[in-house]
Amino acid sequence: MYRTHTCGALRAANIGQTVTLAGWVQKVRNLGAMTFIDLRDRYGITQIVVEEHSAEETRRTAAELGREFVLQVTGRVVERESKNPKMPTGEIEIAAGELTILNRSEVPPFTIEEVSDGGDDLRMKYRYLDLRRPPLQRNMILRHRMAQEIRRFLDAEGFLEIETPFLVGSTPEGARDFVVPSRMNPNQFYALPQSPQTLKQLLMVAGYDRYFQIVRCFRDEDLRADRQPEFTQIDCEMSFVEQEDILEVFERWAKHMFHEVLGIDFPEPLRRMPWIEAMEKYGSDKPDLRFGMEFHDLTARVQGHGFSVFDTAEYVCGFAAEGCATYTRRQIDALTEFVKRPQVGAKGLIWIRVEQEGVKSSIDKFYSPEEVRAIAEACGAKAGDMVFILSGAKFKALTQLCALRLEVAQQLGLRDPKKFAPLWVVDFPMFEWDEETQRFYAMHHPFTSPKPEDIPYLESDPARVRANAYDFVCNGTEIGGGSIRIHDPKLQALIFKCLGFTPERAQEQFGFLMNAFKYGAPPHGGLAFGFDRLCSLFGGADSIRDYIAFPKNNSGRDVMLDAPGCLDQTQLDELYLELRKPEA
RNA sequence: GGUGCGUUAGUUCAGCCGGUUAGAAUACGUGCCUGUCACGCACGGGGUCAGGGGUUCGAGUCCCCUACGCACCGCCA
Repeated sequence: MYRTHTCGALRAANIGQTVTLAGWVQKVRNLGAMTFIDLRDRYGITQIVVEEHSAEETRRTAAELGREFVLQVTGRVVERESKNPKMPTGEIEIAAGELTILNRSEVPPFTIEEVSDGGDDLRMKYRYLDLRRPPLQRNMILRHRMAQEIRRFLDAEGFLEIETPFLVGSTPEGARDFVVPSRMNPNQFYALPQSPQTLKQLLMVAGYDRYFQIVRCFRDEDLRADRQPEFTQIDCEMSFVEQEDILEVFERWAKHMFHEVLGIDFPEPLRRMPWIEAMEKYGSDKPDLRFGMEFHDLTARVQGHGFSVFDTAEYVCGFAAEGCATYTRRQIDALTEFVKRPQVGAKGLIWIRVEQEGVKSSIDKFYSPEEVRAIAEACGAKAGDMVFILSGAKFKALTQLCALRLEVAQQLGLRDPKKFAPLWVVDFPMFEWDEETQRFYAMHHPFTSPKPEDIPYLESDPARVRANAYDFVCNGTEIGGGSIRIHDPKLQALIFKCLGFTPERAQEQFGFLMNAFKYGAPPHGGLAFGFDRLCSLFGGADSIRDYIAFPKNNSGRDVMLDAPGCLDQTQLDELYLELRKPEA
């Protein structure tokens, strides 16, 4: 037997027992006559002590130890002479009887401790060593626990976990596909699914009216801290439901997760915010509601006073930053620079400092003090606040103001990772206009049903058609989203037409789905949650990489496996592939 | 596809206005040390300053190119 206990198990109650532990040597402290060894496994750290009167063999082994050696120790649990209240096992130690080196280790390239000295890149290359560190192990354990809770809840609700294939056909709509050449079908390719969207709809046609899957999805797009080329979705679909039924089940699910995993309760129904309200009040379809600073439409109020920037703008909006009247000129300048950065793209920033004695602003030339005060009050400002105002094309100005709101909140420390503000964003627009290609795209996907009352405008005024689509948002992050799908082939054909699909192209790409719908498709809908993002949200981190055992770096590389890599000529020949030099 | 920042010891970093032998901390090695837990003390080894080109009497330092990393924009139905 390699061990009787783990390295996190022993307490004062075990004093006197003879035990065997096995783990990794985190640290050796050799004081001359005595040596302390910190032995670590994923359950904790237990201190081993080798003393002058220990067997010579034992002392010799202790002298040989290095970091990350795999060590087995048999000895008696004894009370520590000087206890360490910082450690759960700090009241005891193991008086080493026998030490066995189970395996040696080279000196690791970074310290494998709570806080490592290694940089991101290096830790990624030696991911198996980084994963030994307690913070990563806690993340993996959190992820496991959450996966179990998801299954437990959905199983109790009657959902069936059904797997769908990873080798599917390519659909050029949406994100770029990862493709896989087929050896048995020369010059043909599979694609890895961006999501099991159409497959789960087929499961609805097949009568599996409550389906879920914790499933890997693949998108060949550029990466971010919260975006990986392969990521995991909690994919769900239900039949014979309306939007309200889906929101009800998954609101209970979300509350279940918060309760079980974090011990946080949300007794009230979650807020439902129409998309247009989210845009107008927060400048985003994923508003961060951990703090206020709502936007206000100032267009009518500020125009007609001879300030051409406002007079020529489609939209003027602002918000009150609480307690920011103390901001110095320098801080305001820095925020002005912030909104003028190309990523934000504003031309300038208008500010109003609101104090008990009066108001001061960058537009004092154009407005009387009373008018300035009225503008500030229209933004909900009180004495001590600072109002920030942007103008321009409506949604551009709102989006830019959103960036500023988040920046100010960041500076004020309002983006507290321990605080959670979940909500549903509903009533998304059906279509999104794309300037580049001069056509409408489905904001969600082409199987999303329009709101019945908006169907008359599908052809006359597509921009005003709203969808039965909804997102689950928390702390400024989209955690999940879904929709009621179209189950009527005629309506589906009409939507394809609105999206500029010819009937032939629709048939070619989604014929399998359209055909299936001819055989009695039930009304259905569903949603999918980003599991990695949910884990990082619950864990209080910005990056999902820390919650994925083996993530890819910014360029989509696995630096540990050194993938992707080249194929040899035999493999290429079997696949009928020829390589071409990349463009210079 | 684009923007910004970065690349110096095993690791994390400093290195000023271009100047003579490139430093610190930590890790590593050796020795000493009976209660450490960021152990302590002493000594020691350790560098293609990412790669290439240029400017200069002289480049870690300035310029250009390339590679790589991170963050972001585009993109992600």
